[in-house]
Amino acid sequence: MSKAAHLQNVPIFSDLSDSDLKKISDKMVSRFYEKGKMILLEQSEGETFFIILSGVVKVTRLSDDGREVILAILGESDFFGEMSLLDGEGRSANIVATENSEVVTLSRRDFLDCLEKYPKIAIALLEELAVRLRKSDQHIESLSLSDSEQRIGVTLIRLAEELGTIKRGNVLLKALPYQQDIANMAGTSRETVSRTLKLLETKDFLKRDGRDLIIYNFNLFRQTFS
Amino acid sequence: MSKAAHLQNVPIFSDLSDSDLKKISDKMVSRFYEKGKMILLEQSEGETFFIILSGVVKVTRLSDDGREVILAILGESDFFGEMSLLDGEGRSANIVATENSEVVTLSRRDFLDCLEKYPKIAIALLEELAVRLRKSDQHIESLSLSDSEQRIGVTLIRLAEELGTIKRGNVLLKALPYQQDIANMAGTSRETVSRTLKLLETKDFLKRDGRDLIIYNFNLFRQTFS
DNA sequence: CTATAACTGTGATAATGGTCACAACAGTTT
DNA sequence: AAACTGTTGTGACCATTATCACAGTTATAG
Repeated sequence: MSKAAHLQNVPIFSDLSDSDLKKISDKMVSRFYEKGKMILLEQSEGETFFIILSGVVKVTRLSDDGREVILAILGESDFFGEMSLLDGEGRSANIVATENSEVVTLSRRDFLDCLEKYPKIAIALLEELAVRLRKSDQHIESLSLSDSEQRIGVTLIRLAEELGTIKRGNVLLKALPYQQDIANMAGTSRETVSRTLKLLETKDFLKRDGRDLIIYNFNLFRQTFS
Repeated sequence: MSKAAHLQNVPIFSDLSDSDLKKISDKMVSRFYEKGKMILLEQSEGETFFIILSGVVKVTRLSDDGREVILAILGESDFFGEMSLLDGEGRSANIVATENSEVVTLSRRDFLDCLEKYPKIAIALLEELAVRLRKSDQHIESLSLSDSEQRIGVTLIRLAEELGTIKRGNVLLKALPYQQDIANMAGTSRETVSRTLKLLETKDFLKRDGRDLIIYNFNLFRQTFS
């Protein structure tokens, strides 16, 4: 599929005409990252805006002693790299490909030009940042108030919404992230994730099958854990 | 002081000419909230943008069982209410005046008009949301990785940056929030805040004097706790 | 196909920090 | 100044969950 065809699905470009979209996509450069490769490094200078065409990446921060916090998981048609471009600070997080990933990039100049030339993009971007702030707020609430079972439940909901496919009220997550990554999203330990997934399975909230996971009755699951 | 004079200090308006600023400020309405009063209620529909002229407010979320998480403390020349206006969702948090507070408001229509009419405001708002996202990310990291002493230290840093005054490398916080509020910011209990403040005082990081608090050598303090 | 690495399951242990209970203290009201 | 209300200090207890240790299992590579 062409770059421009993919870009139609990206929320911040959805208001544009095909010809405008074409103009922008001509300025973009494609890149490919293998699973496990670092795409952006914390502290480095930010000069590029990224859009994911396919694959999955994680947004992380690392503590001095090497422990990792996963702030978000991003997939197809999500974007990243905008924060440094907007406020001029260094990168605030690392981006790592957790699956083989295709992205397209836009330079700082082209990105900022877009914002000026197409006010709709700026407005759409404001909307998207507002959505992300809401998600962050929920994340903070969850970390502050909930026990580990709840937090892992909320984490599964986040993963389901980002990566899952719905089928008759159930959600299928293919290639669930490793338990260590789930733990780093939920602010708990890998062992606790192992025990809790088992517990949720015995409570019939979900079923595991190799690397895949099915959440039964996702609406109920949501109500229960958030 | 006039409304327009205050607005010069608000980051998102700082690029405007005096005459444009005047036009906007003419559309604003002043309001006053007493200490303890609720300004915005979670879930309600969001139709107003607020700018703080004086006072202090807290941004909170409440769990079902009534426990409170404080997401941020906002003071003079900060603003709030923009998220619902941008993404059309309901209010995502409560706003409560923790000191007597004067605000000015802008209606949904006037706010969105501003964004279209003055692209610089939209860009400046993008910058500010990027800054807030960074802060949220740090908050999430802190909650995920740190013990209660660290989290309380980070919370004091946030308070100092928002509300404190610097004097020869020390920071003075007048009218420190109640321990319960600090606990709700730090994701810990009121008792732990009490014990930890005492501990930090014996370690000579800070000194308390009634409702006031001095953090010695703020740069060192920052390094130690974040 | 075997070896090796990476991931997951599970018990035992210990510690951080939440909760409860209540005393001390401060600030207000009558 | 006494009574009341809101805030802070502190001890005791114990639950949640991190950590350690290691076995079992699955993926990857040679």
